[in-house]
Amino acid sequence: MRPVCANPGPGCRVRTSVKIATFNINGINRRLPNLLAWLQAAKPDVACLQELKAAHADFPRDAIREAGYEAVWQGERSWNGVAILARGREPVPTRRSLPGGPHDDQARYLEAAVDGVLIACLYLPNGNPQPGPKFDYKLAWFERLIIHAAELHATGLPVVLAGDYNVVPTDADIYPSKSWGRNALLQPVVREAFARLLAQGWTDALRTIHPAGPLPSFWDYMRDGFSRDAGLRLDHILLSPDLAGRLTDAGVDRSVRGEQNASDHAPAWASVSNKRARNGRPLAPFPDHDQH
DNA sequence: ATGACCGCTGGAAGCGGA
Repeated sequence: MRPVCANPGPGCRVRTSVKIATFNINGINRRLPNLLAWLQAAKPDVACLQELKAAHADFPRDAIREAGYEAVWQGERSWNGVAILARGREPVPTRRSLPGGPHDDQARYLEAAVDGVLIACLYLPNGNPQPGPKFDYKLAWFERLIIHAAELHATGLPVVLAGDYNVVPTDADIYPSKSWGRNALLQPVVREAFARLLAQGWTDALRTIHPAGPLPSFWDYMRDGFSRDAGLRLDHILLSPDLAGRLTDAGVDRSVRGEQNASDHAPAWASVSNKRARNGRPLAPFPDHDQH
């Protein structure tokens, strides 16, 4: 078993590269074999999970620990639920809900520090049907996220905003289809909110590495969406400026969607270097690597 | 091309998801 540590130090090596993934697991206990197989194959350093669909006490901590990951999670019976897994590290939780919603008890936001990087794991509301109260909740949640993201950005810390945004950002992020036109995932007001978030200074890691093409991370169970490759890009990894300069690679593990008993989402991931940026310039180490 | 699928709860059928 690897050593577990909150901060790199003696017995806990500084990593030269960090791979951060987000995966809407659609029922963590139903999907546990798929999750463990993906962790073993993909070996993300950090994995943000959404849609645990499990009460807090039903999180499979032992199996995940056996796979080499420590975790923090926010469970909820039946619906929602988010988790942050870190390979050989103890994530240090900093927030268990999104500010600004004192009566919002849906488990959709979790924040933790891992190796000096602040990881925000989010599950933005679906919002269907629209218009309606669920769509209003989605928009209000988005505004709370935008406010909080601005505060995170202003800290100057390395920050990752990863999760299922339930937003198809542009028409390039969906297969040619007219059937989604009224869906909450594509509404102009939702896309405008996503654009406003990006405009704070966040970098869309997947789109930066793959500037063209649909880059889907979700294929509907209905009408056999995966075999038709009728997919939507819903899962996004946004990087603060410091991390964006270190971005080396990103992608979607789409083969995971083709497994037996698969989630309707595939994992999306981004790698950031601790050595050099994409332009080859040397970089300072992550902030807390000099501590201890 | 959205009704069709899937998971959860509870122990049937309804809700929520996207």
